[in-house]
Amino acid sequence: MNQPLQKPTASELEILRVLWARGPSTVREVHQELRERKSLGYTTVLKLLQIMTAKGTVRRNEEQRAHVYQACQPATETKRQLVGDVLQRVFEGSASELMIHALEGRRTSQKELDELRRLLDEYEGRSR
Amino acid sequence: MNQPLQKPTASELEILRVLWARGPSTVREVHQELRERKSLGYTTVLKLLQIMTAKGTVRRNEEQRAHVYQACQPATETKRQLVGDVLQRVFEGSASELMIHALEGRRTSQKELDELRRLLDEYEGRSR
DNA sequence: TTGACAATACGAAACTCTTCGTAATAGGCT
DNA sequence: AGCCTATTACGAAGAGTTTCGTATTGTCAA
Repeated sequence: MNQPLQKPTASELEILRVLWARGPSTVREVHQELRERKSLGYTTVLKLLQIMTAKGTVRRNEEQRAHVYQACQPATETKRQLVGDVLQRVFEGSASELMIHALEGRRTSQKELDELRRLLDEYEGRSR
Repeated sequence: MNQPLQKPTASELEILRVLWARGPSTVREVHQELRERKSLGYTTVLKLLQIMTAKGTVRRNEEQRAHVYQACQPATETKRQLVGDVLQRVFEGSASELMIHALEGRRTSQKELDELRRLLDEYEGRSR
């Protein structure tokens, strides 16, 4: 079964991030990458990847002995979905409310602020 | 036990939103408010509120027959925590990455864009 | 062909979340 | 006092998540 739209769980996201960064990867490769940040058994990663395959979050190529997994959706799409979820559930769709709370209680570099301003310009230019 | 810092689940958030909007409320009041948007039993809301009390998410006043619940943390604090979590887990702390995906695939009104720009000005002014 | 071993498949335990049914209780009314 | 009813307390079922141990399978080399 294949329904591409449902937000990944916390663990699934960690795996997706590795796949996004590395591109198509085997269980071993994903495991090695994740192991650097947290203790996690090989079969745990395998199982997660199997579940994600069943959900349609990733697909796998079985041509090789070690199956090669890759994300079905581009990173951008999934990220958009995740932030969109918070936007609705927490901020009732208000991007500026989201922004206020994202900036609050955390130092943001001048570089980042400039980047944010640039984004607004770009977005504004595009939408008219 | 009381550890104020842990992010609320989806259902807990819905209840918190009612408490934030209404201020201190009884189970009945919260239930009535929620019922308008989704079907949900009275005891379900009660149970959630009891669990949240145990977690230290809300506290209750038992002086009246019908206990009166209120959020322990201000809305802003919890919202900051929720967006901060996504910021870290999904965007590695990059506010501009967050913003890109929040704006993408959704029309944002000119009013909202102006508001966003105002926020940046304000934030920039404050931080220097 | 068979043994070694790397990889996958399977199943289950422990946890959390969500939901609700039923039992106990407390206050007010008669 | 005794009953009615609104309210709280308790417990449990069912779903989903996370984790891993063990069994099975596939491949290569001797």
